[in-house]
Amino acid sequence: MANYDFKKIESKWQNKWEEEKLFGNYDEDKPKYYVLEMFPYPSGKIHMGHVRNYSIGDVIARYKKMCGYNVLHPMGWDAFGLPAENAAIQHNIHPNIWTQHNIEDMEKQLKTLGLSYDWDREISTCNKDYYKWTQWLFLQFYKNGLAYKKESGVNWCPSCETVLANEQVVNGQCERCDTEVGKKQLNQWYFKITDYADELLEDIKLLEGWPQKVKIMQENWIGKSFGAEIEFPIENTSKILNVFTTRPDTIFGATYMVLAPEHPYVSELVKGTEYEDCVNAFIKELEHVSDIDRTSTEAEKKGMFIGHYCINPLSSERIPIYIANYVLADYGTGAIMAVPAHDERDLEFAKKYNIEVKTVIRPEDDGNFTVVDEAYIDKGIMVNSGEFNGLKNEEAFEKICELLEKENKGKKTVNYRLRDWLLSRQRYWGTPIPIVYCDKCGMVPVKEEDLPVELPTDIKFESTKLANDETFLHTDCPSCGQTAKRETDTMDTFVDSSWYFLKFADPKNTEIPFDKDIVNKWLPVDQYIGGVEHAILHLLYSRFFTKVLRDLKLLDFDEPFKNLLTQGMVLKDGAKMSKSKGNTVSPEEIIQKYGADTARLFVLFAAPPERDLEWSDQGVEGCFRFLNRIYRLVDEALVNKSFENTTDTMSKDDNELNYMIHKTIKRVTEDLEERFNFNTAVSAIMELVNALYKYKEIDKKLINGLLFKEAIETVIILLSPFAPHITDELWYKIGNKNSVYLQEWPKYDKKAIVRDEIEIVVQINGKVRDKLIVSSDISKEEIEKEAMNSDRIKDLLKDRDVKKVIVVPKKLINIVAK
RNA sequence: GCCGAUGUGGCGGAAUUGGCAGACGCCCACGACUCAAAAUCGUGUGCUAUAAUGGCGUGUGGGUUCGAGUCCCACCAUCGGCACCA
Repeated sequence: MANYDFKKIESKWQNKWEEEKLFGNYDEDKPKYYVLEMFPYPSGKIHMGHVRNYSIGDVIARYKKMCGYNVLHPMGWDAFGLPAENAAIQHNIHPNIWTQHNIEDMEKQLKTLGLSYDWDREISTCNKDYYKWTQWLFLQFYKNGLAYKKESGVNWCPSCETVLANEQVVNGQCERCDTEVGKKQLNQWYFKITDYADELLEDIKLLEGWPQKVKIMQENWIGKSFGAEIEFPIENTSKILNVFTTRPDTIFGATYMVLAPEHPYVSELVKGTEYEDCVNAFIKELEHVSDIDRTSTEAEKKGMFIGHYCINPLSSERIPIYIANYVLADYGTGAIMAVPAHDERDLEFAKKYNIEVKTVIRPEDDGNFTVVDEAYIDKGIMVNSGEFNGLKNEEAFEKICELLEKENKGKKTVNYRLRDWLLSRQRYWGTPIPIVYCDKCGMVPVKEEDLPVELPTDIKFESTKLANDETFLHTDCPSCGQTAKRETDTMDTFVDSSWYFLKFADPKNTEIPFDKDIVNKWLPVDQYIGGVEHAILHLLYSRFFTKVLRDLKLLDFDEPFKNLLTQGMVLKDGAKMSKSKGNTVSPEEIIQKYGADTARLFVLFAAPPERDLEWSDQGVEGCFRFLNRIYRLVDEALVNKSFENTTDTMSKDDNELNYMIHKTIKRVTEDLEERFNFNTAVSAIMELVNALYKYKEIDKKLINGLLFKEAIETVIILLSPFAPHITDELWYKIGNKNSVYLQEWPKYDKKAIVRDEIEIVVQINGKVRDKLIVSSDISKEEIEKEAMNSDRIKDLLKDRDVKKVIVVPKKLINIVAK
């Protein structure tokens, strides 16, 4: 008897697959299927999250291949980013060398998992062959007005010494290092993602294969709201204050106006007035308050009158202008009309500063209603609103907008919560932004034929910033040829990862970023798999890029990812595995101890893919035992020559086994095809193995060799996407010459899963009292007769009246009795 | 505060259309094998009472139904997202 020597088996098959180039073969006659797992940052070590992510992807890729698809399953590296720079500073090693080492290490580790990648397509975002095209894409955005530079208050991480996108600020802290994020006025590069806000929102409808949860998160993030922009002239000036409101119907209740402290009018209006000093002091004070405190609902509302008045365009009332901390500069127009009676925040502020509260909407059933303690934000009837009195507020909404539009004092409009994507970073290890600043010509894009703008290699480790690199900094103007300076900011790494799934379709192309026809053929990605932490950032940016590239005629589809699977976290002791908590389990160790097949099987078996997975050493042992059990089963069958047994008849046990074979094929196929329930697919295979153990023990001489072999082949094929090494080993052992990966996925025999005899449950008042074994084609009447004839049922019904009998064919009979 | 998800044995989880709750795995107990142990194979394993038939049981309370983990109403708990967005 041989032992399950997983070390030998796994390295043997990994080598053989590579020698035979088993993966990355394409058959254009077959329908395409593109499986993609979110590519990793090359930290140097894979963790259990990776194992889970890539095991899921590999099962799908292998399964689809066996089902006859032309499968694209690539892998690459999201290789730019801060950790490389931190390593450079700490260990005096060049970020590029550090990164390349990590890639090599991680690639080795990934390969020990036996994943079916086409490594010929491997890409790395920090290679100049790749970032050249990231730069080229940036230039296309720039030329089409979708990349621009502006000065504004931005999120600044003092620890990373760089700006951050809104999406990268989590609870007021830097997503990367958890440092409190501050504010800074800076001139920065943006992508105009807001131009696509509406389409990004609308097309969420198209994403049928995405989890509802992710779609809702994106919807909320884009945050569309309907309202109006209304113009309030400022008294004694030529200025007009433009405000956005979702409640134009409450315009007669506006008792003060609020500007964001950063609003450009503020300094102009107070200049030289008695208010100037205290307004400036207030603005200074706010600069010291972090964004998180500033925008928290619990923060106390603060503000002040700035000495000017607006004129209400409909009522002509004078309305005092305030500035306040609770109005944001970069949403809407940065200014609001405040209606304390019908907005909680305005009411809180008005009470504090003794501003009038004017009720303009009342509930339908209360004619004498006045707002006192609580803002009234519900529907109702208009009051104190001139010609609009008595209307329902929804009607007034429309009529007021019409009037404003007619008189050129405002218009209906929509607003989005989504802001433009701040993409520049003050770091070295990223894609350089291909722009040059010339004293004469201004801002000039680098010529496409001069790309890539290469990262200098001779950097100083103590401060990895391009601005400090004199040779990089100085260049010639692409327009006039005179000396000029380069843009020294690099791009957010999310730019790199917003198009990598396209490059995988045409990775070797050096003439253009990718061939349009090839990309159109492979994309959209049929199944994308990754962590839910990317629900907003990466997935929204990638959708945005796809839409822009479509409009630039570089590709012909609207959405990059047809189906999305967001896998849960890997936990240990109830918490996410992390170095800082010290609750990690290293995949290398597990593979060393049990092998990759066991590791893969465990992460697939222990929980459904979308849920969090609690690590269990004993659970791993259980999976290892299962693989041993299969190995012994096959080995023993070969030693005993069980497959050579011949019988002419099918015994009852043979029929039962045949039923199990086909039922298992059906269950596993449906679990993989319809629901990605890997855990129940594995348990179905376990049940078949258990049935085989029972079957072979009944009577060794009566084993039906053909059927027994068919059952074992079924186990091997069904298990092969999960545990590819041991299954290939056994597949050869039982006499096959090709990898099981090249086998066709089995189909179940409909006849085999129909049983002659079935069990019918007999209930009295919904409680199970007996079970009947009956022929499967029995009629309703016969079931009832059989049930009533059972001794047990007769006994239980002795002193009772039968009121009603319900028969569910092939399932149960329920007798209602009193 | 708003939006969403989840809640089932000692544990991970299953129950696909309203039809046997607890598949499969772990843990545990017992038996076989063994001088012994491990491994392996087998049996049992929701709670509770019992000689046995039973009673209770899917977060809580109500409802619909012959029948509810599954549908409806109210609530509780945990987790996730958003959070002065006018």
